[in-house]
Amino acid sequence: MPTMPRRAPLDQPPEARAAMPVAPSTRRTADQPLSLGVLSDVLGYHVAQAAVTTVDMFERHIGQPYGLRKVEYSLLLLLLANGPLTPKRLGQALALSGPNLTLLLDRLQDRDLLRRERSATDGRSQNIVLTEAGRSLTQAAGEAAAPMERELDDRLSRAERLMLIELLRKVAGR
Amino acid sequence: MPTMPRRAPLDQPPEARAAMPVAPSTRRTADQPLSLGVLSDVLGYHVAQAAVTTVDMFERHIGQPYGLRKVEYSLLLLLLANGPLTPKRLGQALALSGPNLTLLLDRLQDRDLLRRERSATDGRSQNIVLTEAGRSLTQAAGEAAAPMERELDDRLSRAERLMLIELLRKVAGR
DNA sequence: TATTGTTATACTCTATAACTATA
DNA sequence: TATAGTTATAGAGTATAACAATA
Repeated sequence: MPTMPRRAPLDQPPEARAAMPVAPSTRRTADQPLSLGVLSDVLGYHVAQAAVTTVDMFERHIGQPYGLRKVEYSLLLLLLANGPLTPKRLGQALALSGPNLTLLLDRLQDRDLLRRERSATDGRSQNIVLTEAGRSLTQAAGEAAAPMERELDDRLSRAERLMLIELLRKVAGR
Repeated sequence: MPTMPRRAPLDQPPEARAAMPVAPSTRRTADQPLSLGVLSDVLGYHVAQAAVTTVDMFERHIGQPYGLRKVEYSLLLLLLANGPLTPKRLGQALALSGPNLTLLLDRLQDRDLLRRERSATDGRSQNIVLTEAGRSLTQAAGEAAAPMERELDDRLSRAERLMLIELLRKVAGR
């Protein structure tokens, strides 16, 4: 297959250089903050920006240390707090489609953190059960949440944190 | 390649059925809400749950109608509000790595929504400029934000919305 | 016929290393 | 030697359709 250039040449040729010398690349003057324009009123934008912070915190405090992805962490904590649950309920709680949940459970089962038990009352259904290893890993990872959240203490007061979570729950609508 | 079963058989055989009849599958009793346990204090969990709502709203109001992805929308609105910007600044503002930004700009440039202009003062650098088509699409998509946000009116008061955005900005830390 | 869960698959999103060109 | 941007590539995340087993 012939390779085609994906990008047209820039429209300003290099010859169009300004004569005047300019600030060096190691600049001391900070960039002015960008105007958000319409974005400043778009809740989803701010949610996404906040997620950059929370995802980064998660990776450092829990993802890396315990080898867990965000959804895996949530799923395990739900099992710890509620006891065995069906894939269906887990999928609803975590907004996961069936196929993706299947693969997720496969990974956690391969690590011996949980197992699938067939429902005694409905042969189509399963109960997802934490193994002993799953329980202890989840407990440890759960305790790592506290220091993670404490990282926000210099950005949010305790009252602000509570208020923020309450407002996010209203947006989530459940 | 021989196909190997990815999943071990369930450990409870079908014979282990309870004798007592049980609620039919078309159940009228709603599932009890799950306990969040540790998750109730994990800000990132609530941010992710709220994002399910905002992403869904975005898809219906802007993503589908205008053929824009979330980051594309944000990027275009930043250009509309600030005029030409370098890829570097766009990447910083939107938390995009260089390679991903390059592909993103390729797509938008292929749609003739923006173009790359070489900086007159630094041959390494570029200015990303909205085309006329890009400007008008962005303007239209920008106006669609208002009705989208109004969908939240039954979940958040005006004051709550403002408070929420303010708190999310603190979390984002910029 | 409807529901639970699975398989196969593809597309989007994000991350990393190596490279080009300019400075 | 450092910076801006690109290329190539792989991995994670998410979506859809078709299927099996059970109800």
